[in-house]
Amino acid sequence: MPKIENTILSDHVYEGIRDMILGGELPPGQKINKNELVERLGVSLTPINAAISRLVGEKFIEQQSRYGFFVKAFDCKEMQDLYAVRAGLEGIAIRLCIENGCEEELQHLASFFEDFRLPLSEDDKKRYAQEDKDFHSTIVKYSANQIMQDMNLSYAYIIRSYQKGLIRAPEETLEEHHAIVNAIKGRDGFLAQEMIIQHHLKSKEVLKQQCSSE
Amino acid sequence: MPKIENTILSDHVYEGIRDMILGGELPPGQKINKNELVERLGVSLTPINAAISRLVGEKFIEQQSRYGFFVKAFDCKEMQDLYAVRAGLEGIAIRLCIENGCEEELQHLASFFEDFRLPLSEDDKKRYAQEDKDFHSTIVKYSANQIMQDMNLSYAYIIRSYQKGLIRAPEETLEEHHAIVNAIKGRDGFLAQEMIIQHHLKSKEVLKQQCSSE
DNA sequence: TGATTGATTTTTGCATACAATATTACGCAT
DNA sequence: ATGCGTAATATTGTATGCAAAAATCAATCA
Repeated sequence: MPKIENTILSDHVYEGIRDMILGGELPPGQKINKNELVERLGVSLTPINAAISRLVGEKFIEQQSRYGFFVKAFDCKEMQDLYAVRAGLEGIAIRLCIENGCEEELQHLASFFEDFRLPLSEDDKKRYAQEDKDFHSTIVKYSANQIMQDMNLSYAYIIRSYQKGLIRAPEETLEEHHAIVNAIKGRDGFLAQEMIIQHHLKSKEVLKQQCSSE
Repeated sequence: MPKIENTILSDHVYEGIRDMILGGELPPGQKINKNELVERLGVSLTPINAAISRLVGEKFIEQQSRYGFFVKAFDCKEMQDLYAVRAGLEGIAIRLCIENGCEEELQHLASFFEDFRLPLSEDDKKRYAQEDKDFHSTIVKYSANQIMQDMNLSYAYIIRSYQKGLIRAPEETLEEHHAIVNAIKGRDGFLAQEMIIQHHLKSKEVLKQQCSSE
């Protein structure tokens, strides 16, 4: 049994900083203080710089030359772009999942949002927000598409960072989710794709309204 | 007129290495020799390490701990995944372009593949390969979606690195391209999306055949 | 009091030095 | 000649030192 242990400091630092970003400890727009990280993580600047450069490549961190590194903050336009990307990716993911007939995965997906009926209690709404996240993550996961999954990790964080709650109320989206699930149950890849695309494009529209009204 | 000049060495090194990868000078699978880069670029290891770490984040380079850095080589499965991603992204891009009515852009897109008629001469085939690249890049460009464009830079390289020529012969794809262009001319976003999705999914299928027959 | 200039401090970016690990070369024994 | 073990070498990963740029703060002047 080969003991896979990674003793590379840079990698630990990378995970550490990424978790700080994902966990909200380093909020969007925050300037990265390297010396603080030096003290806190007990390493020199070198592995920290390596980790930060990598996170720049992954678009978690933005570099402003000779000025500093900042946790990437997404504006409303970029959030709209992101929902378009989600529409495209999750749409093709669910379509391929259905067309390629991954039965177990589809049965799991078909079980989402089963026990949600309007009106939702406050507690239900919390569960619903989590179910929403899980549903969309699971679709990407079941696509068995590594490239898509890499992208998902990034934008899952972005969405969380941008808006704590949901873009639209459950009263509006539950019906859409049920429509998607029904298309999955009917093994209709084309329809499921279109439903999920419309679902995300509507959220994109809502964001657009928020942008202009600000 | 503000003179934007970037005197950061790391950035120049980053561009240098990326261009070496994009230009085929550093082919997929190639091990990166840092000392060679030190001599060649006349800088120390520090900016080279920064550039490489960033390229690791961008998935241009793969890191094998304590062993080395290698230009990412994509296998057949990953290429299939990539075509699924392209299907999803370019599909939604053209749909939104049409639905949002960006007239000038659409007129440009409608002019692609105009002067290509079968049979194609050898010279035509070269032009066709270029037109193919331009067409798909232009769609992404006109999406005005920065996130998509960032992704496009990466996968444009990947496709080039994987297979020099086209996945399928012009005899097969020209008709599909004309169908996409016609949908654009008709300002039918839904149809254009579906045409471009099918276009890429067929290429994905061809790649799948190549995988299994190897 | 408020603004501007100058000095101090901080931080970034680069180079270099060193330690740990992996690769290669070489010699020896079978 | 071939396989194995050890030494030499190369490369990675880390730490540190230093110069240049930026930010902060203080003092001066209006």
